[in-house]
Amino acid sequence: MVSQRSLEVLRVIVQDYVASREPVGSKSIVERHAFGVSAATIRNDMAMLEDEDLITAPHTSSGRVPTDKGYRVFVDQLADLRPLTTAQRQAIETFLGRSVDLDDVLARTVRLLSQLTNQVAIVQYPTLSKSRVRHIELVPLASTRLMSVVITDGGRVEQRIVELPTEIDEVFLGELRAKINASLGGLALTDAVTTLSTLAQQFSPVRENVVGAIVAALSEQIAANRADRLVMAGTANLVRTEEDFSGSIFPVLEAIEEQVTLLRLFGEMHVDQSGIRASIGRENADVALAEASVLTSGYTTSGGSLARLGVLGPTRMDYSNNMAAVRAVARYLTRLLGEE
Amino acid sequence: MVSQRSLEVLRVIVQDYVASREPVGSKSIVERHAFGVSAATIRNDMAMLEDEDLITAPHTSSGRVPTDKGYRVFVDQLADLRPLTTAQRQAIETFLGRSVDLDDVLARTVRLLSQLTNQVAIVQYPTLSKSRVRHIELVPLASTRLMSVVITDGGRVEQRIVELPTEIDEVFLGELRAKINASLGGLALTDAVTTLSTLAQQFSPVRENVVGAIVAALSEQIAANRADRLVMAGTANLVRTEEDFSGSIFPVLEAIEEQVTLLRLFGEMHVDQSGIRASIGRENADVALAEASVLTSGYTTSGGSLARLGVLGPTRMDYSNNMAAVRAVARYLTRLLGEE
DNA sequence: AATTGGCAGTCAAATACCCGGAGTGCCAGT
DNA sequence: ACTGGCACTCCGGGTATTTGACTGCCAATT
Repeated sequence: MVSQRSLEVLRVIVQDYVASREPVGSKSIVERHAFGVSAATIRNDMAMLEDEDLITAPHTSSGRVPTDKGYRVFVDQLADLRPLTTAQRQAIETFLGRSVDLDDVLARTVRLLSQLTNQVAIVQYPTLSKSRVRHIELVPLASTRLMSVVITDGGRVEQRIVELPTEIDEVFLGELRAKINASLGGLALTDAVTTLSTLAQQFSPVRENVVGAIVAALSEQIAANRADRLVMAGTANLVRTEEDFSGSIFPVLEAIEEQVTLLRLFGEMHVDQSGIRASIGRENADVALAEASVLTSGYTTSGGSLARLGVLGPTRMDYSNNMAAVRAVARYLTRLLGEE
Repeated sequence: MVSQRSLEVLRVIVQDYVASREPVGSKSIVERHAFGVSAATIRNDMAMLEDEDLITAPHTSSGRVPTDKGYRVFVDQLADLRPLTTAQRQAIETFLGRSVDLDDVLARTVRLLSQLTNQVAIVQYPTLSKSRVRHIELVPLASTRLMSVVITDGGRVEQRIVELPTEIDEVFLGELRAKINASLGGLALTDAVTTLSTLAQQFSPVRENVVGAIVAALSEQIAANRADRLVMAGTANLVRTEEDFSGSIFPVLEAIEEQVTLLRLFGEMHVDQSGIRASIGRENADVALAEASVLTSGYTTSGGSLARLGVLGPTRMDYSNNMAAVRAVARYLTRLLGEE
């Protein structure tokens, strides 16, 4: 049973605590906000909020601090995604506007996001699964070694070095390249792999070994989507907010560098209607992130592939601002990578 | 005027201080090391070392700590690059052995180096300047947009999206591609740029615009060496060694993320005969790194291109071990990327 | 039933203080 | 050149004390 005013109290507790890092007491609330009631009344409300486990007192007789659950209610019901300032919008434009290849775009994006939020920013590479083969190139490096390059929609380039069992001559390589491109060009990546597997048999047994090696490499290369790659920036911000973590931030940083943790987190987060998701404190599967929150949103590329981006910081963060920033950057990125 | 024994004393001061993080006193020296003289004698030596500004006392009557200059003497004259343990060697083998493309190799390398040293590790992408053009590919994306891919020795792939002023047809594109490859293949990158500039004029005026755009993009692409790209890992280690920095490590991390600082540092460091260089404390141009040391070595690729790699940590670091690790990894990387 | 003022109780953080120990510098003696 | 001895210094840790900011509760009020 939480009254309407109690929720209002929760809101100001979250806001004030985020702003000051100090437990907020009943007196300071009535001073700073026009509630029109006395401190004792606020205290009663606070007692209710504490019963609901939305706030807690670090020690007897001190102000209150939001719990994970309190932040959750704030994010779900109370936070207004305050729109970015025009200065911030402009920063996005000028920062991302002039970039060329995908690596560049993502590198800039992650820096931008970390600057907008003052948190650690993370951007996941788009999956390839839904895009199509644009071109395949085979470049001889030595008599028994070549480099295969797969170029796909959306400007992704995947390269690999292939060791061959026997020597190969330029002429045959040219044939092979032509044939592969003819049969794979425009195919979706998943289809391309199946088509490839039938291709090896169309050549004379003498060639079979060498073609087999190349085909195997290409299949692997096409199948291996780089969705498991992350770029991040702004780890210095984590140090800045060190006091918001009870222990050392070492395990936190470690978990971040161990990208596996984040990838799983991203995988588990489904985008909801507002397009943005939060995982708060203990909600995170990894204990190292028990005092951290992760805000993510999805973005899409022209190839139709979906990936995520977001920020990570202490649970005591400015959710309103950060959620707005994540959403804005995700939208801008979708527009940038989607236009074709 | 520093006696031989004084230097020995300096050595053990560095070693003990690095091991314990506590200022080391004359008494503990004679206890832990068999100098065959009394504590008072050691004190005399320490007074000399202090005169030479090789050690300093944090406050009156406390043990001594090496100065930057002291570390410098240690690194230059006293450190024995203790060879890696077989376990460490094996780690290098298994970690780097099975990697495919350049991105992968460098990503693994930097992780490995950070694990071997427990410091922040940094690897610079090889410059392209000395390598040669292997192949150039032009792939149409839309009627007025194409992707150009430059493949060079050593397996580097550089991609870019080119906007064309007018439409271009496949046939002509094929011609152009053939012509470009014929004239550039095998050329050193620097020569390739000059050759390219003459190429545009060989086409009919009608084509000039579109060819000009492509040539301009390619030139830019060839000239832009990616030496300005760094990968790094192990920033969590910096947090672990936080106590070794008097202030916050925030500016340190910031300087690291601001890759410009490191790139300049790398650029200024010339490899000496032993193949490894150290920049200690205040020797670093950037004040943010005044309490940090950077150890670097160069590595080369088959294309003959040179780049650097190294570690960064507090001045109070295990130089012997870290220098050995940097050297070993650099050598292994040279072998891995150099074999052809 | 909701609100208020008042009051006693509680705890953290800040301050002051003291003391032990490690280490130095110096000097006179070997 | 080295050593033992001695006076001196200062840091760090421990304890005690004070201060201040809260809360929780209750009786009174609207």
